[in-house]
Amino acid sequence: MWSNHIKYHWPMRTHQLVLQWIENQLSSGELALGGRLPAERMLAEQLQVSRTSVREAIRVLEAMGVVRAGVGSGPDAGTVVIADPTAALGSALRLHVATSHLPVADIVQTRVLLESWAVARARTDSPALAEAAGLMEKMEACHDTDEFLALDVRFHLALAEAAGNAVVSAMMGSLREAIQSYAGKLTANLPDWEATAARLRAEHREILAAINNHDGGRAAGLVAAHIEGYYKEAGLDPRDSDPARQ
Amino acid sequence: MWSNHIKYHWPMRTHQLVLQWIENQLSSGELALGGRLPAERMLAEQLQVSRTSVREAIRVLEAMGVVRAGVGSGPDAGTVVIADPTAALGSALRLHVATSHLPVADIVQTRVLLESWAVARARTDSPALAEAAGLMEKMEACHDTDEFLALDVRFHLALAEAAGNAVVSAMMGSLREAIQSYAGKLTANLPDWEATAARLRAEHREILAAINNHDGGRAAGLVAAHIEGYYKEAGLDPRDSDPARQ
DNA sequence: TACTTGATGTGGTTGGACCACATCCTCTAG
DNA sequence: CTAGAGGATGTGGTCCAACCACATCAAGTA
Repeated sequence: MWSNHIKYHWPMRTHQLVLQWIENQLSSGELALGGRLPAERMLAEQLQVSRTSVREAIRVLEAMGVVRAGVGSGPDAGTVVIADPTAALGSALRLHVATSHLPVADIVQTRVLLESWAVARARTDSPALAEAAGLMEKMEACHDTDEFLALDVRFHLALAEAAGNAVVSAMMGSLREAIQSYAGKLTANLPDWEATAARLRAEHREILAAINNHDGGRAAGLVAAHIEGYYKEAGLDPRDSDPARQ
Repeated sequence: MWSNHIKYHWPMRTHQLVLQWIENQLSSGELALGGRLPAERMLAEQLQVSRTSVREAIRVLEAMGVVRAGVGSGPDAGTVVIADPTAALGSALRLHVATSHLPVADIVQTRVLLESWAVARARTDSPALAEAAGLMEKMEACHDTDEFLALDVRFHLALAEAAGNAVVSAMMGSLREAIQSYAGKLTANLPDWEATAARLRAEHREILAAINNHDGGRAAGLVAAHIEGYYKEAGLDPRDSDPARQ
């Protein structure tokens, strides 16, 4: 019933007023993707608030992946509306993992849930699926660990996108980002990387084959085993919230 | 491989430096839940930055549901660490729905996915499940539409929590928040509210019965039908991003 | 014509000032 | 000795006036 961006009974903080104004502009369509906000000084004068408050609001929107601020002049300058839900969700999840309020095990479990669903619903004619196939090809010939892992991230994101649900895709990406450092550290625990990589490649082939075979149920099971197997082999310890901290 | 909060090659903005410092404090445990950040002026001097930059960082953390800022003196004053992942995810989703980048239909579909999974995994001895049962009892006797809807929100959140996955719970809550206004407007479209309410009550009973019967698969199917049925009856139109805007 | 050079406009950062508020401490009146 | 009034202190909230770095564009110059 309540909403954290609207305080009904006590005075709204100034930057929240700016936030609400911008959100209204977005909702009404007067501010669309790719559009530019008025300059900070102009917006401040227009709304009769200080530039400080405008900047605080913009900072929040930037953290939410809604705008991007660029200095100088020209096309890349000014504050423009973008759409990067993954950034917002990822940062938020990562911070809450840092406070030990969101267990890494729950994140992995959620990733399994979302990705299983996604591959079960993947459309075989999806461009994202074609991209996944291409990435898999690259991984066949790739023997550099870091590059392999980077390709692996993009492969799984492409799989998630193949279902055509933007929310699921964004959440998958954010989960990945939130445990990025964790997964990286886990890789160092693997006893034999080459053997693991070979297994991963084989499993990727099986997953794609199941999808192209229109066997969504089998694909989902394979993906779940693929992810859980990796974390299990690397020795996931849910109690440690962030092994990669400095 | 990239991360939006770490810019490797060009100078980091000052508020991001502050953000990183605070995140490190959180990760290392020096700053825990319920703990208080140094006063803005102190932190500014300590990190050798302006108070403005400190404030921008705190504003971001506040939007992420990581801290809460309170004026005055005493226990409620100062900037203290909280843990409200739902707020962050909810605001982010809502904003991106406003930009028409996240279709409402995808949000509903994701909600079905998460909630089905949650009830399938619900533990019958979970306190959240007991709470859900209590809420259902209240709804049996409730004939006020707004109150009924409020209870319904809490009922479904309790169901989601019964699976014991904090990430899934947070995401469920945020999805709810993001389409709150949308769902409210849809309710007005219903031809016969009393009839709908009666159906919802019956379905709630069936869902809880299936869970307590340890029939997770049936519970999941019932929940999916329950949610999809509601939106279908109210006439979900995925193209309209936010019917409740001013 | 080609290049230099300033004008312009953007966000980024800083220091200082003042406000409202809530608590705590001290001093005073009873 | 107690109870209350009133200031001291410290918190975030807000605003202002500068200055910087940067990128583009236009005018002036060789």
